[in-house]
Amino acid sequence: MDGTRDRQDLDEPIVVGDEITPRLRRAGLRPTRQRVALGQLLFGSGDRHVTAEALHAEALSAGEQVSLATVYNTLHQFKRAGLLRELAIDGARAYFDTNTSNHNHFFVEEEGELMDIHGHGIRVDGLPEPPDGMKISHIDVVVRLVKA
Amino acid sequence: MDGTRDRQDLDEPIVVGDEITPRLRRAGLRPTRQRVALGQLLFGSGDRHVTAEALHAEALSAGEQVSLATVYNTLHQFKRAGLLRELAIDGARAYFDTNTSNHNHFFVEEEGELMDIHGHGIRVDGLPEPPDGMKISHIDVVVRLVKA
DNA sequence: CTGTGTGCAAACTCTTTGCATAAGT
DNA sequence: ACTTATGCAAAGAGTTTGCACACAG
Repeated sequence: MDGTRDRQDLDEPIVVGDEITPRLRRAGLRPTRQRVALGQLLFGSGDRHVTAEALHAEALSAGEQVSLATVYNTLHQFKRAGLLRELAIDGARAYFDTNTSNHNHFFVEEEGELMDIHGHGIRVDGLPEPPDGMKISHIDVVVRLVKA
Repeated sequence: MDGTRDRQDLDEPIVVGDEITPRLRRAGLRPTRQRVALGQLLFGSGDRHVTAEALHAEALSAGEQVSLATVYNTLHQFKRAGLLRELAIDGARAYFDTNTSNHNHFFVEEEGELMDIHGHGIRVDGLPEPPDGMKISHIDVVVRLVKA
């Protein structure tokens, strides 16, 4: 058993604290108190979307002392390590998604609320060729919602 | 009839001024010198994508004296009037698109360069129902490109 | 004239950075 | 011990705002 299996598609039961530490190590990140705490908040309960500010507030109210700068640093480190994906949804702030697999989003403009669209139903057809010397990195689909 | 030959490729200074003015009036905006100038840059030559900074620089180097604050104000007024659409592509800055119809975009991450995908080929299928009390406002598809 | 638009600079928000201190291995 | 991470506060980008002056109608 290697533990380095596909992270996405196992319906792994909610992670316990001690699962974060090896995960960080595998990613080449020292499991500091702050990183473990943020990791638990992020990966301890299913897919999540966070802003730096929101995660910071959450950490504080969970009794973890972390600075906002460290939250930003950590989010970027996690992103670099492939544990998070950053979403450009709303010019105003950066969203990070713990679901790094290909999927799309609902976004409620008024509330700034972001939801995954699960369900594999979405298909984008009829894409033209990318311009010369370019290739498609990925395709973001954001379904913007308003109150009915 | 030979009028089919030229459109906006003449090198004469197009006198769009007079086309912009009524357009602004119809939108309930006073045709001030600055608004007409920016309107000409934006609508005088086909579909465009601009950032506030870029448009400001362009106006200056076209000899039009406009402040950056006015460029921002004007872009938002134009947007409110339905003449522009704002795109959330890249957290860092706001892009405005003179093409307000439904269409999608290529975005080259490294350069921050944005291109329309014309061609009506793109189709998005398999969308799930929006959550309760919500309806779809619109769908943004951004095809992100990297150097091959 | 009258009211709206403009320009400037200062304010604001989100994010990043430099540097001394603290913590991991 | 040696190295890397953290925290703070200050700096940075992009964008917005308040207020006096300028201009369109």
